[in-house]
Amino acid sequence: MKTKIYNDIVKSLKKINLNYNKNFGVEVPNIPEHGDFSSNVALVNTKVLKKKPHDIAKLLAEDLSKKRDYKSIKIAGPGFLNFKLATSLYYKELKKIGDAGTDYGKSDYGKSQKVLIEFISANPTGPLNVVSARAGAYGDSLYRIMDHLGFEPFREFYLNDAGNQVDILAESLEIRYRELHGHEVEEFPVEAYHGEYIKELAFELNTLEGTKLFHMTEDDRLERMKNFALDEIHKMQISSLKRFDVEFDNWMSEKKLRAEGTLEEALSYLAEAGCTYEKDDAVFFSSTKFGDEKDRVLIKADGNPTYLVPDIAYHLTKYNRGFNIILDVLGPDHHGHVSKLRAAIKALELDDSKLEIIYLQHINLLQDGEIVKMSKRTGKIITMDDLIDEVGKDAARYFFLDRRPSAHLDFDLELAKKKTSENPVFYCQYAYARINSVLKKAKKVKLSLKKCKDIKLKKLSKKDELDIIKKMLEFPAILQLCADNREPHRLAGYVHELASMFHKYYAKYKIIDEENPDLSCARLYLISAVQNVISISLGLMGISSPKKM
RNA sequence: GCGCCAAUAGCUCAGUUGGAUAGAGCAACGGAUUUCUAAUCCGUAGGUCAGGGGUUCGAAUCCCUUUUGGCGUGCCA
Repeated sequence: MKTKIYNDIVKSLKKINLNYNKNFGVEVPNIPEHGDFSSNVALVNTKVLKKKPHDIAKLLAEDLSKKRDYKSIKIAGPGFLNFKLATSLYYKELKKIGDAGTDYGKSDYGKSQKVLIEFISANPTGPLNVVSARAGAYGDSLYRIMDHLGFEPFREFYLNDAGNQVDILAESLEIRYRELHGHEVEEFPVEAYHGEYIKELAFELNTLEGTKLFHMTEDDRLERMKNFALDEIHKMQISSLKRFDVEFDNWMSEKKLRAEGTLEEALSYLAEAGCTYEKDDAVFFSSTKFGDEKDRVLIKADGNPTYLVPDIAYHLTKYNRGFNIILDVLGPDHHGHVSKLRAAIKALELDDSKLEIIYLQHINLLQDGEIVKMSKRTGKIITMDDLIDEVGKDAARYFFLDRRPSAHLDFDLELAKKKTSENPVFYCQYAYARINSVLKKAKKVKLSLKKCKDIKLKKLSKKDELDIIKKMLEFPAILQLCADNREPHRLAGYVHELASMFHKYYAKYKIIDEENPDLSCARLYLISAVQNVISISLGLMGISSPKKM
């Protein structure tokens, strides 16, 4: 609807031969007296046109008023244009929503934009934690929204299955394995993985292999343990993600990147660009040339690459695969790393404006109002599975999506479990279920939508009804905001508002009235559309729409 | 020290990219159920948008600065 009005204004500007700055907006005003929609077009263009805002507004209002879609166009304040839509337009648009069904909001808005969304990318050294859960909810919903808007999004998980951390994983397993066989371990190393799951893995490996592993060379044994642990943990992670309704189009393996020589390739490009040098037996990247604080090591004195090299190589593949937008969803502890990566992108003469980094802030889990303390070192963490067990997928996803990504998140475990109005996810789902129940009831009194012929939407004359239609018409614009800003939390707010409008409407009006079938049919049509929009919204957040609660 | 992120109602947070009188939810109190689901609705309150300065028709929003908090600043990943 905003787009329609925007386009109408542009047409009008052209018609009356005015130059214009297209950077004006169409909005829903906070104050209802200001109309259904308002635009600041006259204010924004004062300078360009060297005219008073009020005069510009007047010219536009006169021309636009000729259209039948607007009931009135008023000039207000310093020069705002306030539009009141003709009610006939509401009905026309409501009909479109009904016709579109589950496709409502779909468009080619993001046409031919290939978007890579890399998210979670947790080390394959343990179960996924709540930070990964937040990243999962975020990345997956962004994917769904972009998909709905005609982008070509692609979900990817970067699997760090090579390097130092993975060696430590193998060593941790080795220690637990030895313990099973009665070997004394003086002290479990601080840097090793302490979680109980390592013990469980050792136990499984033991049932599989017994003492056979002791007859291998140490290198072979560690290799076997590494692969075993990686496989098992990978499976664990996939199964947690599945419970959370998060899927990936690709798992990009670091091991594979190494095996395919991508690292060498990246290094040689950097060398060709004259951005590397040797010092103290190590190879450095002169990243200071590209705005970094200091030069970074690429190859350590021991001959091994630092983590930076595979990461550069990985991003090189992102560019080579032709993505227009490259999104990295990272934890807040990674921002020190990005300056180096960006420097490398520039050194390789790639367009670094394509690369966007999104930082998700930390999460505090609250139990009885207290922060639940977690420590990776001691293995005392709450996993994604724990969270799903505790509050359920729907509540978890809603809570993660309800806040903007850059904000710290206090996750109240008790609140998420509550099945009362305090809990917003139930509030939204309940609206859906309630509508379902009304529709069912309608069938019983032979008023089902299917039997309504020639639905007279004109019967929807109450302000509350027009407001609900208007709200639904905002939906496509909300999705665009979510996608453009990479902020799916706007959708959570939207669906809550729509649910609230429905609950209020339900309490105030009788939807089924056997004495008045025309009105009933129109209202059924309306709430059915509301149900549809709620369901699409929840679906885009990865939240279910239960028919009954 | 330097860099990044934040600071809005008692609490948790929005705030449509610079718009008109800054909004929700929760918590508190009172009320509504012969009903299409009360997991709901109706009513009552709260603000120096952390402080200061600047930019302009107009600032919670942009710039500078101070304060407070979180994180980063490895030949770890």
